[in-house]
Amino acid sequence: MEGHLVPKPNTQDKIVESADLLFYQRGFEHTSFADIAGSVGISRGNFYHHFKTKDEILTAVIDLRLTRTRAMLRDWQAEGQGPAERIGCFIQILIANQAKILLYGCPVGTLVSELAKLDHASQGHANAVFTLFRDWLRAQFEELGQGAEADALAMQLLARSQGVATMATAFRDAEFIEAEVSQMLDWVQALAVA
Amino acid sequence: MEGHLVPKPNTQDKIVESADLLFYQRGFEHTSFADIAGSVGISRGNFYHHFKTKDEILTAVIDLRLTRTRAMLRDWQAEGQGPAERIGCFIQILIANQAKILLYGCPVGTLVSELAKLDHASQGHANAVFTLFRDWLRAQFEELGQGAEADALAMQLLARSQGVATMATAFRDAEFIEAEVSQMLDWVQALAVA
DNA sequence: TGCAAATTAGGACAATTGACCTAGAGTGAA
DNA sequence: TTCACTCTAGGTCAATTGTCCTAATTTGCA
Repeated sequence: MEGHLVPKPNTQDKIVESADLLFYQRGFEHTSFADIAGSVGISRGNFYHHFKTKDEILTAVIDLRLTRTRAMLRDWQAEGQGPAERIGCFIQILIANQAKILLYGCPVGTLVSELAKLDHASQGHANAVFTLFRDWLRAQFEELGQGAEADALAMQLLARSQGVATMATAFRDAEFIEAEVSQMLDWVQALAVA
Repeated sequence: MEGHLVPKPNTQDKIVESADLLFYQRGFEHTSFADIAGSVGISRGNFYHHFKTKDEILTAVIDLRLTRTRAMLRDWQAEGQGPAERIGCFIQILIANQAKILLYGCPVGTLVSELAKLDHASQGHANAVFTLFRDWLRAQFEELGQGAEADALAMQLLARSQGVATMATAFRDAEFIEAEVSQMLDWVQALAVA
């Protein structure tokens, strides 16, 4: 089942890809098997061969997000910039994904919130994406010389990004995102100089 | 239908009360008629007499939240304190509702986010609760002498509260709430002195 | 008291859900 | 070619959903 050497787009991969998008746009519960099947272009019954339950799809989607997040953080680390610029990359996700955030919020925050209300077993798994960002940000703040405060600063920046995403969605306010991103970049710059 | 003079607890009120709680704890979509009926202690069919559709219940729940929020803001206003202390009341909601926030997040933010994903017609209505806080906070900041920046500061404080709620839910971290509340109170105090 | 309205209970309804099965089509190795 | 396998399509299943109906009960007023 795992030993694939084929590089062509698997049906399984296409399912996970479509589910990832739909879970983000419509939410996990409000996305049905039929929705994903229709989006992929396969029959509903075909699902059972690839995923036995909806929870298995969720697990695969979270794994995909974890993998992509790790790759993104690795790329930022490899670009040969300083820690302040790398934190800047994180902040600028809000700009890069502006249009989607205005409609659907943050993919990580909204999924974790939904799973919390569902009391879903995968909540901890989904939260690992947050932990990925948190640990990476902490390392960057440490490199900035904020040793003792590094984790607290990481949490603060994560929280502020979440808040910006939530309010931007609520008020459909793109300018708010831009203003907050600008302020956050200044804040990191000031930390770096100090 | 409207001319009630009776002060006793209406079935209608009990339905809205239970729905309010369940929508918060489980989410709007994940709460069924049967859930609310069971929680109130009435038969499912009895619903149709009070609310023709689920959306009508949602409207009533949002109206209840709007009424309660207005009353709360009015109370804060009437306590004879200064604007900085009043803003402090807002910030301290995070402490007062700590236990619930750790489990279910912010009632306003999570509902607005869910309705955004559902592309639900009541999204604007739900967002009015945010607007209530926003306008009230803006007035307090204006009284603090932050005329030009008052609305921006209101949005910032709202966003920060939302972010704190989201991260606290994700990491089940009560200390994070307390630390952030303390910082926010200091921030308001500094604004007041300046 | 008597009567009309409000309220309630219990069920019926079609539609949708996640889960599951079976039969056939495609594929690659022996 | 044969055979074992992966993959796919289409359909079934019980359970749940929101909606709606009808009959009985309770209530408030004349």
